[in-house]
Amino acid sequence: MKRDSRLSWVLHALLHMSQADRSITSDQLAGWMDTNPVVVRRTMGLLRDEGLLATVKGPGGGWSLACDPEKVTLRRLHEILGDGNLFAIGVKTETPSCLVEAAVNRRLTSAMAEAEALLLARLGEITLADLLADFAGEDGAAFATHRDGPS
Amino acid sequence: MKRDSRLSWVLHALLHMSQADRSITSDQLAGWMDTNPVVVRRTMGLLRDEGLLATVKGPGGGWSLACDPEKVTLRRLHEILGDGNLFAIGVKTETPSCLVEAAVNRRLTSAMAEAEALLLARLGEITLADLLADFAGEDGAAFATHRDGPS
DNA sequence: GTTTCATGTAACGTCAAATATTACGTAACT
DNA sequence: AGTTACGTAATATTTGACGTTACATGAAAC
Repeated sequence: MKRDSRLSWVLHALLHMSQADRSITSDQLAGWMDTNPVVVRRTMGLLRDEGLLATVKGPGGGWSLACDPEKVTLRRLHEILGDGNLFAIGVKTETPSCLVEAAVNRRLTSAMAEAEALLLARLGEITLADLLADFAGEDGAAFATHRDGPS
Repeated sequence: MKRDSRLSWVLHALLHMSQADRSITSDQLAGWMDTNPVVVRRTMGLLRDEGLLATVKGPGGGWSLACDPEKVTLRRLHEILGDGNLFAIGVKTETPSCLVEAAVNRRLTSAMAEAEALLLARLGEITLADLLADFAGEDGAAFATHRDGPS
């Protein structure tokens, strides 16, 4: 399975945006995130629809943060992105007629549910502000890694 | 992405096999698991290579359990199957040059590692025998769900 | 010993989900 | 008007899981 990496690069984008003093275009972000501008608009549009980002059309327009980094958890972002399956493994039949298979499914889904709950809880404990703090003090180096990065 | 369901149906197969008094062919298993005989051989071959199953060629041959259900955990099976990625989400870049992205990756992979550890721990607590016990008493009903099941 | 049953395995085909791309529409600034 | 930028539908590409075909090998039955 191809892993869904949207949460990963959206976070990356949000952090850079939170430090920029002006809005950033989809093209710029696509360059930094090594993806396509349309993908950026499509994905970040989900966050805009939730009021976390603001977009402005036309020259000088682009994307900017419209939320308090202290108040946005990774869990919230994960849920907005709507990643369906958190796991790459799963049961073969959702509602099996065989009782043996049903017993297997109960055990597997129960274990996976526990792990999922833990992961969501951890993601719920981490805010954008926490991530910003993670590299506080090395901002210069951080931005030097993207050509044409925010001044 | 398509979720890897091998652990799920291999368990299903092992449970049925553990109750059969004779070996079972790949064709039979493929019928019950709703898959292809070659897939059965490919997948269960991994377990045979680890000594958990025995195969016999020729008429009357097939697959049979060669291990103690008390001693085989779901974790062991998961590891033998070698499912690479447990999660359907992941970081975009494994070794990023951007420090911001690296900070994101650290947080994400750390949270995922915790969840993975929990899931593996849970799978390590469950044996084939536990699964067999789950439906003890309803054996007849269990087997009735597969036509031509073990007598 | 050859026919039949069954596994072993390489090679290739199919399918679904994530991502990428193309194309065109709309709004805003100059 | 022309340029910049987002909005979005439609389509293509990619990747990994799974399925299928084909053929080889070994064991039993006759």
